[in-house]
Amino acid sequence: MGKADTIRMKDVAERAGVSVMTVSLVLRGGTSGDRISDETRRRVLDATRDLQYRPSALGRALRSGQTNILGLYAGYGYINVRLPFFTEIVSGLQEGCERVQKDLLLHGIFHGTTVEDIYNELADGRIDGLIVNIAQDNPLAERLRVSQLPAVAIADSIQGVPSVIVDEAEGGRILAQHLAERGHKRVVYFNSPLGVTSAIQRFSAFCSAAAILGMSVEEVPLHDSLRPDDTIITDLLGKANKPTAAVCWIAGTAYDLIANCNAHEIRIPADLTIVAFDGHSTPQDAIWSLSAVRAPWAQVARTAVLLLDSVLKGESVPEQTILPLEFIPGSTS
Amino acid sequence: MGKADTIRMKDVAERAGVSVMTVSLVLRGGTSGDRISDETRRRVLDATRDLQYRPSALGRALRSGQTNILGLYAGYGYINVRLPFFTEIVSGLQEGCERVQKDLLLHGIFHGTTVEDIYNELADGRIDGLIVNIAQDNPLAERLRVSQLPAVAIADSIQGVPSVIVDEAEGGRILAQHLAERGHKRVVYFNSPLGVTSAIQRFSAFCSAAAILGMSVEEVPLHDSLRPDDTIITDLLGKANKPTAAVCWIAGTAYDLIANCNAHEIRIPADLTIVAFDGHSTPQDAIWSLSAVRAPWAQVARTAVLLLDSVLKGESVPEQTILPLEFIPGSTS
DNA sequence: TATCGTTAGTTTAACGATAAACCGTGGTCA
DNA sequence: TGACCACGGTTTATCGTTAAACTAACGATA
Repeated sequence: MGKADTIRMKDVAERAGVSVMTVSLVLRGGTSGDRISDETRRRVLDATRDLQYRPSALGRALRSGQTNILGLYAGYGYINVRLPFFTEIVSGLQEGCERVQKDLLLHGIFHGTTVEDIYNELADGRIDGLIVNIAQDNPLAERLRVSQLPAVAIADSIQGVPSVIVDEAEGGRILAQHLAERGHKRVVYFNSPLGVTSAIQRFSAFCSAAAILGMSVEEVPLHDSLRPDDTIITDLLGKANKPTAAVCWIAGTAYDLIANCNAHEIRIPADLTIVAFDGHSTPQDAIWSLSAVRAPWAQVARTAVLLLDSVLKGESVPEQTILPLEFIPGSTS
Repeated sequence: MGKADTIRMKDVAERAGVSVMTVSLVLRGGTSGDRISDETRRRVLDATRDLQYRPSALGRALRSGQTNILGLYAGYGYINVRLPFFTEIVSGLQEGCERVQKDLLLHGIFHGTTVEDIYNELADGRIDGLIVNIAQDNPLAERLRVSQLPAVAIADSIQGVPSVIVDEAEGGRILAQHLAERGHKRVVYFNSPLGVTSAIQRFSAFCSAAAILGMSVEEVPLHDSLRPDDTIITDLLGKANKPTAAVCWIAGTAYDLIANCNAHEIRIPADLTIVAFDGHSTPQDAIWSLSAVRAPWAQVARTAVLLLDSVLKGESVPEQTILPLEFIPGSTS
């Protein structure tokens, strides 16, 4: 026995009466153990069990250059705005990690983290690769491109980095189709105030489809809060050519809009139909639910992990993986 | 310059014309850098910047025995049942980690992970300490007790391990008081089918308070699904001495109950008042919200991280930290 | 018999950093 | 003038593991 505290490979080696390297070869198993006799192997395994030895991930990682840990970096503020999104992502990442036998390191979901920080995190060897969810114009995007570091983007694609995204354009078409089928002619579209890639794609796809289907679209940009003004909806419905349906670029906006409608005794969907992008299931769905396009975020995340694993193995992967989304009809349309 | 690939401390040392140890002393800063002259320090820092050197977390961890990573282990199935709970926990952990300058390693949220797995995770030196959310009777609890490994339990306390929990008993009193103030005399209590510690505490505290306040309580145990039967509510309200309020041991149950009521044209809160334990805020709150006791899960998690940090520093911490919870009135009472 | 290839391991040298001990100077104090 | 100390670093010895090169013993092959 060595020190009282930690059991090292050395201790196992001594007990089994072999060299440390032999223990390493046996324990790593597979082809690495080919050159060890059954007798020796047994002695090593016995000693390992007797001493309750567990290999140090640190020593292993330092020597082999692989930590078997993947990192997640989510851009600023997301967690506040899109809680269900985040949960699904984490849940999918976990699932993927379980499959590829890696762990997940969370980092920088809150504001305190700068691009330098997260970049150091990756550069300091703690993680093998990174899953990122950031906007195209995030400085980190450029870093990831030029440094050729193993990374996969989710939800918002990054040029030059493998990205797993959803078919936002299809979402736009689906919603337009849904509204057209129900006879809507004039719709109002509450759009993101920022140039978020996904928001742009959603809007343009919806507009194209609406044009073909003969619907007119009025765009209303939101504030930073993503909340529609308190008076906007009454103003809109007071007009001569009032819209009969509202499209929200994100579910949270729809909830606020519905609250506004309730306050002004506007019935949904009788007076106003409401549909949205990026809906999600919640425990409250039993009572009441939003008609929305739903993206399979968990699947996106799971796919991203598998892709990142391939990248780490040196396999080549497609730059874009686009997953389909589905429309979940609710009680607002 | 050393190898083309990674920049090591050695490279910085060579460029600055000092020994590796000097670089180490300078970069660690604080008191460790006291014995270095300003001139040398400057040279080292310049070299560090010029080479864009970033210390290897691995080398550092191996030598110092500290990884600065905390692990989270959440017992089986929780993620399915209590999604908002999980999100708040992760969010609080992140906040805490940011404060103590550590990272968070997620592990074993899904079913694939055994007690051995998670124990190895801690034992293999990858993480410094563990935040756990498991039931008292989980085999891991015993492991943590006897091994004296740095760990802090959250939400469900573990004997012999520092635990951060909420004042469930107070929650029971708050709800009873709330109902009594509104004149309710007979209430039905939908309880957990399992012997979950928190569920037991909630029920017993509620009953004691109800007794003092002169309310009668009828307990209805749920199935594994935590859903009340479809007919149970009409049966209850059809009785002579019908209850005027329902208490749910967890928010999810309340949502199902409300859906049932809607289906049977039972108005809330006119025909039946509904309150619950362990509510949470959601984007939908703008429209409609549950009257419930809400536990500050994010704060619980944050506190747990700070506590774990203290444990790691060798400071002694209280075995139980109990945080207060608050009642959030909603539209169901 | 000299050479060669296997088998079943061992030895050496890292991976990148830090703890602990050590070592010239030059000044201070008795 | 010799002992002692502070200053400003350096040397040495690891932390626990693995890649790569090496070796002793032995049978086979030419």
